[in-house]
Amino acid sequence: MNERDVPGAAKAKDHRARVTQILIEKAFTQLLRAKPIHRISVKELCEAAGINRGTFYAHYADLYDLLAKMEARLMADLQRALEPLLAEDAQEPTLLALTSVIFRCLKENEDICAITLGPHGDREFTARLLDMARERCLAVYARRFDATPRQLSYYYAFVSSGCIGLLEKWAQEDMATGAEEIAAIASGIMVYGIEFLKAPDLRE
Amino acid sequence: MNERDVPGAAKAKDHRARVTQILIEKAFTQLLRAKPIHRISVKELCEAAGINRGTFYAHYADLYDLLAKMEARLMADLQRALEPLLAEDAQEPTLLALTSVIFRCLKENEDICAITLGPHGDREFTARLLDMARERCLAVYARRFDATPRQLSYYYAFVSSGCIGLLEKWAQEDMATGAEEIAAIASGIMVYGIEFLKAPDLRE
DNA sequence: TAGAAAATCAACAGCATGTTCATTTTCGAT
DNA sequence: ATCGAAAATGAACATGCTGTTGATTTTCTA
Repeated sequence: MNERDVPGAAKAKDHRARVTQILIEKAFTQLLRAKPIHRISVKELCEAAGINRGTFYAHYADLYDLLAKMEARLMADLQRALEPLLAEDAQEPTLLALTSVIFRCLKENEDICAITLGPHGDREFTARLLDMARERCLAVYARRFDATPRQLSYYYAFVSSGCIGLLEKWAQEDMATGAEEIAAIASGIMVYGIEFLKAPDLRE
Repeated sequence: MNERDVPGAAKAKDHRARVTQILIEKAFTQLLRAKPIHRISVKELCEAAGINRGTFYAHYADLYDLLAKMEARLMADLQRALEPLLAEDAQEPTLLALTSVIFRCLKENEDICAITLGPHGDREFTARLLDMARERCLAVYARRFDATPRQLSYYYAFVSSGCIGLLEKWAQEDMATGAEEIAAIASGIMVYGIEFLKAPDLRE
């Protein structure tokens, strides 16, 4: 029988395949630090990774496919981390609990985040990221505040994108500070607005 | 003598050049609505615009150069609009005044915003957009609140990106609502945080 | 150790790129 | 209205990357 047959964890790949995948991804992330994806060629990537170009095409359709697959892994990770909090029957999570889970998960995927959230990342992905939690969060807000749907959606648009911005800054600083601290800042601003700047407990 | 010699307004171009520029930009924005820039070829764009490929290269180095030039125009517009508010000797603007000016300017450049803020837009540009007002805004905050620089920078990161998110949503809705209303929402959230959802004056 | 899977290498046609040059069209100024 | 300048066109070109194929070699798994 198979030693591992977890449905979500996909196929147990060949050792060689795993190595080349790592080589490719590492070279890719390094290149992406230096220039935007559209300035990178498959040829170039393969030379940097030290693998054959044919091998690349055996795994990915093109660079964007590669990027998409890396992003998909991150999404799945986040989904898994968020699942217990957002389950229908679960207790309503606090904003801080939510952001803590998210930021902790993203810290574990720092290398990918550094790309997708960096200046060369794609907006489409962050949009998908936000979409994941939208409905649930809106439902929670709607239950707690009797605001109009329009107000709610605007608030969510602002606040979720704000978290992304904070994330970006965090990633720029190589995620040096703890995930919990950043999460506290995020929820602090979300809740208190500009009063956050007066909150003495967050001063350093 | 030259009829027009405004230093900022650049060169008074030939009538033909202006026409082709418009044709190119129009075709470009239309294509960008359908697919990301990396799926668009120069050949394709020129056919859509009904111009010769050689003509395109006479004006731009590549598609990204074209995009950059369009973005630069928007930036200059915004800079001009913001100048009086952010001048050293000017009275300190309210958050609402600031956002109003910004959102109004962006509404006037709706077509470009729809691209750069859409899912296929580039993060680099929005980052530059935020950078423009950063120092000044931070200085204003620092004067009003005695928060640490670190707190300030986090707050700014969150809030400016939040505005972008709001902007995005607004652009998705074809900027149907007035710029002032959106600006009020933005500053409302920035100031009041989640209390914004209870503010009765903004209910519809 | 044998068979299967993966990586390599070489070669290929196809295509977009970016450039050049001669030619034609259009503009602006006289 | 005309002339010279500027811009657009069309064609042709070398170039480089692309994506695919088939034969071969290496490496893993059972």
